[in-house]
Amino acid sequence: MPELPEVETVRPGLEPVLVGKRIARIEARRPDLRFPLPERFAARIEGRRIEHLGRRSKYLVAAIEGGESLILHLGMTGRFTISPSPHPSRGEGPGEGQRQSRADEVARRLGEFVHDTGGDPRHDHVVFETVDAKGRPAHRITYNDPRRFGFMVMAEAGALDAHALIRDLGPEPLGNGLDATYLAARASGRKADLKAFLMDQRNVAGLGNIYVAEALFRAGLSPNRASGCLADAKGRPTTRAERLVPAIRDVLEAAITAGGSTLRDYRAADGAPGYFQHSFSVYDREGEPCVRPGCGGRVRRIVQGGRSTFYCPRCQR
DNA sequence: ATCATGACCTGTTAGC
DNA sequence: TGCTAACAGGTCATGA
Repeated sequence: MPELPEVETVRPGLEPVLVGKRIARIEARRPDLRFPLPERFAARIEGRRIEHLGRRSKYLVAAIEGGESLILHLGMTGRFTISPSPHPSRGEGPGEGQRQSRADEVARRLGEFVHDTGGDPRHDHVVFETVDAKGRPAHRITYNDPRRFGFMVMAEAGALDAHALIRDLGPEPLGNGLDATYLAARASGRKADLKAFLMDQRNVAGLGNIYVAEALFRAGLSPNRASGCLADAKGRPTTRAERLVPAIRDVLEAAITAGGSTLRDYRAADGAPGYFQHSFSVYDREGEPCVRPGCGGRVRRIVQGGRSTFYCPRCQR
């Protein structure tokens, strides 16, 4: 489900209730998601602080006190729900709790949402319980994932970048590593189509079915075209590559600003839906008119690699 | 090396 | 109304 913008929306939602907090307890309600949960999962994290929460491609990466990292992927249907800890903190007299932490504010607001943002409780697979700096119960962070395509794995201290899931990822599209020269070098001579090329996380990290379609539309490139078209005979970038880079960046930035896309059940960690689905130019718009003024074409749906692709045959060539 | 395909799961919806 | 088939934001393993 979630592509880069959705993960990038979830991350700051979790940050205030995780970073600097201690995980008091982990309840794993089943032994596996897509993959088995880590060996001694709870024992490796319980009692430790979360020092940082970052994102790499579509992965959330939590740095655990002691050096290990917890790598989380939401798969297609994974989501986190935050709720105030069910155990009321004791001794909260006047003077205490006056100054609410940002985390408490978030959780308080969330209380209103919890009922309609949590998924089917049968699919609440992992629950993290945090405590505040004084050791009082703070929040309960629940991972819900009906299809179980998501996963949680751990990287040993100092071994995050060498982890098999991270090692081969391409550059972050919003960072400095993505430019036309890189894309051309990567695509030169390849005949896989542009759709497949951009879906491959080793080429560019973080794109998925929605944003590949939207980026190709913005770049005016057909998803069917061979990816080698991004390079000339000497492997130098073509104007197509020059157009594609800002198209990718712009669509991702716009989507992040809109809080991601909510199709079926995606929600930010605070329960808020995204709005970018209202800004789709081609995705899920089969048969509808092309949004480019004067184009007059209609969006077509084709199947590539078993997945739907949406594009305008008039302006994407 | 590169590419195409099937597999993993469950839920929702379109169509008969 | 009820059944079935197709489809869904991702990635990995396998085979050619």
